[in-house]
Amino acid sequence: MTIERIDLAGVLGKTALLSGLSQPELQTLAARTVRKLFSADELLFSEGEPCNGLHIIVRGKVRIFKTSMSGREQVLAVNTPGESVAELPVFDGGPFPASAVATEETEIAYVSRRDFQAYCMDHPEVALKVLEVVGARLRRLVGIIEELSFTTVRQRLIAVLVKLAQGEGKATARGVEIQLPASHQELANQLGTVRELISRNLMRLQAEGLLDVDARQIVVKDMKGLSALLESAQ
Amino acid sequence: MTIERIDLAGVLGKTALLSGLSQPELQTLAARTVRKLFSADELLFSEGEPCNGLHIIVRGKVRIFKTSMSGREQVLAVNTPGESVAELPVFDGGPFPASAVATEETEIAYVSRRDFQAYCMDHPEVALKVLEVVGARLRRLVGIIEELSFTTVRQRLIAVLVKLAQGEGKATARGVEIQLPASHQELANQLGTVRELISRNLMRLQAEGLLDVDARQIVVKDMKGLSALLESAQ
DNA sequence: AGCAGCCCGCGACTTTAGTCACTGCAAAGC
DNA sequence: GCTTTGCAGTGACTAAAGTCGCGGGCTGCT
Repeated sequence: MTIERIDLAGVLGKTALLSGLSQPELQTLAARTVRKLFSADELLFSEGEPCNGLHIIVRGKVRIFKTSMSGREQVLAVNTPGESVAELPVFDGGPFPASAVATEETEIAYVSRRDFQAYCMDHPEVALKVLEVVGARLRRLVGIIEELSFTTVRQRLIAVLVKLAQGEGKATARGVEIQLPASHQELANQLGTVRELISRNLMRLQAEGLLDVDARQIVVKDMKGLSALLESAQ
Repeated sequence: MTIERIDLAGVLGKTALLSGLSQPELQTLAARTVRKLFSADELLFSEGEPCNGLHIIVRGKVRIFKTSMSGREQVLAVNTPGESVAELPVFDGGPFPASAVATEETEIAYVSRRDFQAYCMDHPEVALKVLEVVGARLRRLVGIIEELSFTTVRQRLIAVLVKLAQGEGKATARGVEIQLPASHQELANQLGTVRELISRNLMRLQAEGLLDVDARQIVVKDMKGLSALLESAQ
């Protein structure tokens, strides 16, 4: 991790938390901001540590996750530029509820707790923006709970495939071509399960004629059939 | 559900969100507050509905939960007087992420979205308080995710028993006497499982000599043995 | 070329979770 | 009193999840 000091006002104005602020207002915050650089796989912070400031992602990607005693990992969020990380411990004073790691080379704008709280008192609209951002985060957590509690690994996997296909899928003669964004292990961590179940379930869907699987390259042969499995709790 | 109009300033001052405000400040908010009465099992709102205001519990108890297609229920929180319900949709403008029901006769102080947002702009310290409260909520959700993802029903049940015993347990000659706060069904909903597993796991713990179970009356005979099962992922 | 490190497939197995159907019990209401 | 209704216990079963161990392929390094 390296620390740099550069002018940041322009960058900050593009983030979700601070959009809509005037240039001078951004300047005052930028003056109190430190730029930090993290290399791939470097930890930003660990669960349980006290939180001293707000991290805003300028460039790169950050994974937020919990780790179990037995070494399993549950991903809570993957954040990209413009988003902030762990807004909440900044305000409630508690420790980080989860760990964060840079999944690629990542640039962070860092503001100390004290400074950001003071800034919120002066700019109530920023506090409201924070609440908005936190709202989205909370919704995602509730979504994770819903999935863990109500659905099977199979269904969660299908949901991911369908979403991928609808998003960056390329339609071809054989079907919709997609490619998994990460290793089976990483996908398992996001779905709250283990690697083998990803592999097995993909193979099973292939055996059922819905997919063609070639490692991370997947062709969805029967999009309707696949989506149908999501409805009515099959 | 019934609506009343009474003076509320005193009551509001005792809630987590609004403590520390002066009497006149509370008055201005109280003037914009409506008191609502809900009877037991009455819904405050349902998942997906648009959110038009903030609910603050004056008296009673509210359960927040998600429902699955197959009819299962996952409890996200149980809130008591002084706490607020669904603060977040008030700010991010989205629909309620879950449903809320009064589990007993409950009295709510209700403030419209518009009024509360305006109030936050005038009193930034309230916005910060909201963030603090939301922080606690988020931590609990992360805790639920952790439990669902990493632990078995058995472990979650044991955790509940241990917590109960440490809290309102009465030490007797036979062991620590506790009593389940709700039906097996309700407990199952909180732990993200089904009634039968609660029953069976209790019986199993009894067979192992750790408990004496008589419906909701439970005697923890071996507190150490029980807590030991929580460590090291047994 | 050879080796190390990761990633994936897969078989065999155990454990946990969940479903269904039924019984018995006890309080509440008629 | 009887009956309805809700809660708890249980057996038998199915399905899903997770574990262990191994083999095989690809990449990159030396």
